Amino acid sequence: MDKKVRVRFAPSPTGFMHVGNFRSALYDYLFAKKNGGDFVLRIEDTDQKRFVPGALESLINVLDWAGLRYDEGVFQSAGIKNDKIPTTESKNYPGILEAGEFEPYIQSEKLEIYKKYADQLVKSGHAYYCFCEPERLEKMRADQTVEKKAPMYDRYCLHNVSEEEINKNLKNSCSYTIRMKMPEGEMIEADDLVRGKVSFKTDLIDDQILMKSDGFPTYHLANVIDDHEMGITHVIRGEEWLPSLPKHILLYRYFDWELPKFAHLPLLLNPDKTKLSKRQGDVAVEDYIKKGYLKEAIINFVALLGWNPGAGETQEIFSLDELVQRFELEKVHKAGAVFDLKKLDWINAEYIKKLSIDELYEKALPFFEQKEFFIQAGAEKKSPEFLKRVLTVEFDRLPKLSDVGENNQFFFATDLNYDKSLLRWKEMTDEYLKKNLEKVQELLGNISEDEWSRENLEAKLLAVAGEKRGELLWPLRAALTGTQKSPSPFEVAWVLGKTESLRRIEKAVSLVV
RNA sequence: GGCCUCAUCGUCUAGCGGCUAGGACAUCAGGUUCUCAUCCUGGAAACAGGGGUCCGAUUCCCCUUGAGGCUACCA
Repeated sequence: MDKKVRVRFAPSPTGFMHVGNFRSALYDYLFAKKNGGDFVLRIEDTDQKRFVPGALESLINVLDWAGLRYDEGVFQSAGIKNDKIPTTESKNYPGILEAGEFEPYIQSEKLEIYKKYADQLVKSGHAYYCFCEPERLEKMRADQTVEKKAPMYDRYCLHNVSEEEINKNLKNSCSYTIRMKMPEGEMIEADDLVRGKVSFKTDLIDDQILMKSDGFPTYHLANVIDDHEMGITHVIRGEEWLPSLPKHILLYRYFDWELPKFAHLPLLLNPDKTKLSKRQGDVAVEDYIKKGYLKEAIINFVALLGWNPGAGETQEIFSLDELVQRFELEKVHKAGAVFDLKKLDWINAEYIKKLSIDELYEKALPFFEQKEFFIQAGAEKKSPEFLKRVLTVEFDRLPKLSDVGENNQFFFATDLNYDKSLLRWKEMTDEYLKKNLEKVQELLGNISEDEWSRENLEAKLLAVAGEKRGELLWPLRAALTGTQKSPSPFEVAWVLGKTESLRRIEKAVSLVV
């Protein structure tokens, strides 16, 4: 029997959830669930300097929002977790809970453990104390750069500091770090699940610092220890970690631990193909939530960036459950993928079209409430009934929720401002135009409130319009909207209601004279 | 600079020795239509270059080129 699959998402709380990170989390989740395994959320907060208040909460919120449920790890409230494992309060973060067999899941809460393992490596000769000051290291690197050599620690402390000196320094509480000792002349080979064979020469790898002078471990040490202790079977992470893979492999060997499987995901790219970054657009998942992208769309889109089911598959829209069923690490691409908003817009529009009007209303309301035209509108224009009619008409015209009403502000205006010439259809005379306006005025006036439906309006108007639809419909639509482009006059009249529609037509008639 | 990785239409990709190199988004043209959107039809659009291997390379190997990542007491 194979061991139960366990994967982890291990972000550091240094900012908001980055879409690249989010995709890693998604792939972690898909892989875990596809294989009936566990998904763990661990927090790698070993860099105190880069800690950002609120980042931890943001990370948890985004995972929760997206519905990427994890089985163990760090939670914000008891309600979020999905089993009966007892939760404990985080030592370092008020309000944060931890639950799972392998607590703590926050690295800053298990510093002694990392220290213990680091000491073990020193004892076994695979690591050593380094008392070099930052200034010295900086100068050393500068010199090496000038000489066009790869900047690497020169092992001063390994060769020139005696046992006694080490003990003396430690007794005097001198500041120190613990460095990993790279073996010489060795080739480290690994079998990456997405890249296949990769290899590295140890001679070209620096003696990585494992324990920092502030008593915190570096990523490399903490990551390996935790992955081992938590029984992680598959390490799925971004390609930026590939160069440090040999260090990790060596650590597993030094500790004599079983190696997990590794999968390094391709990077998400800016349009100019550099690593996706701020500056060239939004990178935080929360930015996209704010813009009105649905979680289903973001998940769908991001999943397809670097993976697809292959085999002549033409399906583009996948639910989270479908993704779980179809996902395979072997089908993950090797090359980076450009984060292209155009396709996101399309996918989002597809998901919006699938919503019921009530669902759309619920999701769209917060976006309406931010719009100036909405804030200025009268109370009757803010009623759920009215807004739902607006949304019914906008369904097919909405790439994202933040676009609501944007192109149809005339719905909310109390008075339309437009040039009289807008009312004219092609070369029609003022006289004829007025006649036509009066014709629809009369026609609509005769439709009772009860019969004021889209279907009815369309049927009645088209019956009268006959061959020359434009002569009747264009002036009507222009009178109702005051714009060049809009939904059909039937839809607009329906949304506006009888009273308002007739009022707008009346105004148009008076304009023509 | 060194190391590692990558390379099919503008973008996301299918392809795993023999295909008119397929799909999607975007784009263009037409249709539907009072305008817009939707929808339908059609078009343009790619194997980075050079060597091999092979009867035969987009596919396998090598080189070149290009791109990216890493190169911290950051993750």
